[in-house]
Formats: sequence, structure tokens, C-alpha cells
Amino acid sequence: MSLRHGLLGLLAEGPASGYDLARRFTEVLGSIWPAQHPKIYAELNKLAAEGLVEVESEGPRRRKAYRITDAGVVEVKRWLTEVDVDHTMRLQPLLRSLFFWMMDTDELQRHLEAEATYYRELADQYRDYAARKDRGEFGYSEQTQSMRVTIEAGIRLYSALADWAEWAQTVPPAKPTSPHTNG
Amino acid sequence: MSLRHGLLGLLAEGPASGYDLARRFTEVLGSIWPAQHPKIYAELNKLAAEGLVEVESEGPRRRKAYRITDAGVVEVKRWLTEVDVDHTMRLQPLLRSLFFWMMDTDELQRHLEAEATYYRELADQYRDYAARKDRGEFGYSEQTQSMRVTIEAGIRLYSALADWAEWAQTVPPAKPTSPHTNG
DNA sequence: CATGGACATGTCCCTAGGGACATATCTGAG
DNA sequence: CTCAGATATGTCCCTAGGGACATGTCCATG
Repeated sequence: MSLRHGLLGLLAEGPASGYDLARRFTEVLGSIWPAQHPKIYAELNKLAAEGLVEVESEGPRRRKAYRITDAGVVEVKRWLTEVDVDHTMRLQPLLRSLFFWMMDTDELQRHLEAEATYYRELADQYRDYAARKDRGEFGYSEQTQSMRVTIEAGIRLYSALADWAEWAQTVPPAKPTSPHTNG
Repeated sequence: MSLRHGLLGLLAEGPASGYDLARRFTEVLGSIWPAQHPKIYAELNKLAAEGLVEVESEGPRRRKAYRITDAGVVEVKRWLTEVDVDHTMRLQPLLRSLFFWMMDTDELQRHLEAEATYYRELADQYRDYAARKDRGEFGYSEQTQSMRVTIEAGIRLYSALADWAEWAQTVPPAKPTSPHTNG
């Protein structure tokens, strides 16, 4: 149930509407913590009912901006400091890699190339983002400083995966010619 | 729905029972693709009903070993080659890092140290595994070669995260002393 | 003034996954 | 013989998440 705390955390930076939050989730968090807008609106209503956030203002087009309450701030901090980190990873690409031996060599090479490209592009995106931050484009608040740390993780993670996909292309399908194997 | 194909893939290496598969999932795939035994048994029954696997033998303690069928092999290969890779990542530690600015410096340092240790240990585990494979301990089949590739991803991923957690400890909470900020 | 498109918020249904609980079977130690 | 503990397979319920679909509101353009 991290969406809840993700929303609270984002709202701790300042008031925002569900629409704003949905945009931030797809733009910044898209590849790290995807969230669909229906879930976001639903969760915001729950949070409001529990008094962790409140409606700050109503704008045009039925827009409702939410503000985090003191109780909400307490709750995020509790989550950050007292709740164990959930290290669950669910990486389909790695699951698939267990079964590479079932693929033709050609198919596998094409697959790995596509994977490498995909990861490399994502890494580059994050790198650009980091460069803009480092140029001061987003200011020097502690919030953007944290974002910089998150972005760095994205860079390192996706670079590692890109490198891996490239490295994997050089791995022979089975133990290379050894005089006494298969013979 | 990758559990389905994960099971098919593992069964493609040879017959196994739900219990065997559950063990393999927790041992090898635990940190990459967790799966609980109830889901595994349920999925195996579905797969059997669809003719993608069949009961190979019944052993002591109600043990049922399953064997993949030709249709099952076709299905894994179809998945591997024709179905788009799902790149979804859901990394709570990175989501949390967006909110590091809400934590005390001390708490954050402790947190990052614990994270670094956690990732370093996992990376080491995978490294050991890789070393044993490279020593030939698991033979030289194409299946173990694929496993070697998966393990390499684990090493690189967790090393990257460990490095990141260490690097993050050196990042100042906000822009360091600049003459005209906050003044 | 009408209408396409962006803004904004939702409902609904279905599947995947977490986890507590239940149960049967066999082995080995005492 | 008994009983703890490992092996082995399940049921059940609840929540999280994906995604299709619905609706309301405002603005710019012709």
C-alpha cells in the first residue's frame, strides 16, 4: 500500500489535485512506481475521509486541490522511519532470462539488443533530467535534492540493465568447445 | 500473468512437483519474482486443465510431479518471442527516496546504511552463486548457462543499488553553501 | 454558437498476489 | 508405538492494480 504514502509524500511538497498527482506519477515515477488515475482519485478520497489530507481549494472543471494535514505529515514520517522497507522486485525481463536457452540464437540476439536499447534510452532520459537538475533548472530545494537522488538510482539501475543486456549478447549459449563435452 | 510462464519454463527443464517449483521460486527467484506456494499449486492445476502440463508421476505424500507437454513448450516459446516484455518495475525503496527530505539526517544515514548492507549482501550471494557456476558446480548445460545470465543481472542490479545507497550518503540535504542562498 | 480537445474526476470489473489457515503423508528419533 | 517435524498440496479471503468505460467542465477555433 505504497500509493497511499506516495501521494502523501508528494502532497507534503505542497497542495495538488488528483490530476496533478497523476501527471507527476506518470512523468517522474512512471518507470519506478506506476499508478493509474482511478486509483489515485480513490485513494485521495480515502485519505480525505481519514483526515490525512483535506481539500485546499476547488477550481475550474471540478478541480479539487488537496493539502496534507498535520496527521498526514505524521503518517508519512511514520512510514518512512518505522515501517520496514519492502524490497520486493518483480522484474519480468529477468524471469525471462532464465529461459533464454529456449530461444533461437538470432531471436535472443534481437531480443537483447531491443532490451539494451530500451534500458539505455531510459537511462539517458534520467541522465538528462539529472543534468537539468544539476544546472539548477529546478532550484535547490531539499525536495528537488531528494528527487535528484531518486533520479540517480534510475540512471544507475537502467545503465546496469543496459550493460547487462549488452554483456549477455556476448555469452555463448552453452559452455564453449571443450574437448570432452558432448563427445 | 508471468507465474504461468515461469512455471512452464521451469518445467521445460524437466519434470517437477509443485513443492519443487515452490522451492526453486524461493531459492533462485525469491528476490526477482516472488511466488507463494498456494498460487503455484493453483496455477499448476489450471495448466494441467489446459493441457500445457500433465502429471508425470505420483509419489509419496501425495506428491504429484508434472511434465510439460508439447503444447506447453509451444506456449512458453510463444511467450518468449511474441509477447512484449513487461518492463514494469515497482521499487518501494526508490519511491521512498523521493521523500528523503522529510527524514532527519541521522535517520536517513542509518536508513541508507541498512539499505546498502542489504543490497551488498544480496549482490554477494549472487556473486557466490555465479562463482560456483563458473567453477562448473552446476554443469555446463544451456539451462545453467541461462541461469548464469540471470544471476549476472542480479549481481549488477544489487551492486548498482548498493553503490547508489552509499553514494546517497554523501549527498548533502540541500544545495551546499552558496553565498546568496538562504541569506 | 457549436464543437473538438484538453482538463478533471470518477465507476466498475477482473485478475494477481499476500498471507492465514487446513490437511494429508511419511520418516526418524526416542 | 508415538510424536515431532519435514514433505506435500491445497482452501479462503482480502487488497492492490490494470484497464475499459463514463461524465462533467472549460477554452479556443471556426
